Amino acid sequence: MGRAPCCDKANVKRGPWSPEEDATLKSYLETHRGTGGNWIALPQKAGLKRCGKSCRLRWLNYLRPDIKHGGFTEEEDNIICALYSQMGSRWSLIASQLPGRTDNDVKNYWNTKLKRKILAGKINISIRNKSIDAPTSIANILTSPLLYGPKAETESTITISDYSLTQSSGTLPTLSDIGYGPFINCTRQNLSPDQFQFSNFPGVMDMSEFGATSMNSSHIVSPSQECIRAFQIPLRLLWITRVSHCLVMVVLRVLGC
DNA sequence: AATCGGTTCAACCGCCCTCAT
DNA sequence: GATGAGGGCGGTTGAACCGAT
Repeated sequence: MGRAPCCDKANVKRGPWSPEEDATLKSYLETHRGTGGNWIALPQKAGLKRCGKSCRLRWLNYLRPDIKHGGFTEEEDNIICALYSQMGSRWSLIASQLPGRTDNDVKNYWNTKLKRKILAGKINISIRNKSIDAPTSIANILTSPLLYGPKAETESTITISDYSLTQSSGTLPTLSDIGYGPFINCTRQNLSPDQFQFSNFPGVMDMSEFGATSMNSSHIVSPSQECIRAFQIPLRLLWITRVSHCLVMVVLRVLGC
């Protein structure tokens, strides 16, 4: 036996919200600076014949002032694909990495458009210049407590630079710089070039095989820029492998495998 | 103009989790 | 520890919309 319903369904209005109801709810929440900690009691206080949960949903998904509707960018597509490949349908978590997007929006977008785009081969998770247009998203990913462990120490020092896959000089973008897929908890810390540090590489490789100096079980520090360059080819290969893996995972999930 | 099938997306349902008692 | 209320979330539904015929 399930739990009792949160409201008397016979006496609450259902279906689409009218502009008047929207205005009432918005006005109440703005006047009282929130729900007062209780959505269930809100409809009665606000004079709405709606279920408290319905009010909550309407506010969170539609009336909130910082909501964006539609117009998903390619960048957002990529982030959604990558996160979906990694964590599946954790829509609220995925939405939390996309400022102004709601879980419902992301879910609908995925189910109606993105899935098809992927199957049609129109989506390609790629790196390009300024691949991270939303540094805060990456910071959020890195510090997301549920999936990525404790708050990353590097949160305030994440630096975003211009990278491209064909970049021939300078340091290799780490997988976290790309910000996609299984690599997003591989952090590049804001250290000087000769202290380039990788941390928490997700289990697939022993960096020491590339000549790195092991600092401890979870950190590897290359002592020089030369060492960093030594990482470039294997890391690029790894990156390409991982991106391919990521895409395959997305497709498999889409196909329900 | 009418019908039909596909798409979109707001809203609902029901379960799980957390927290207060 | 048990219980119940409220919040949060993912899955699903169905009305509205749109383009094709």
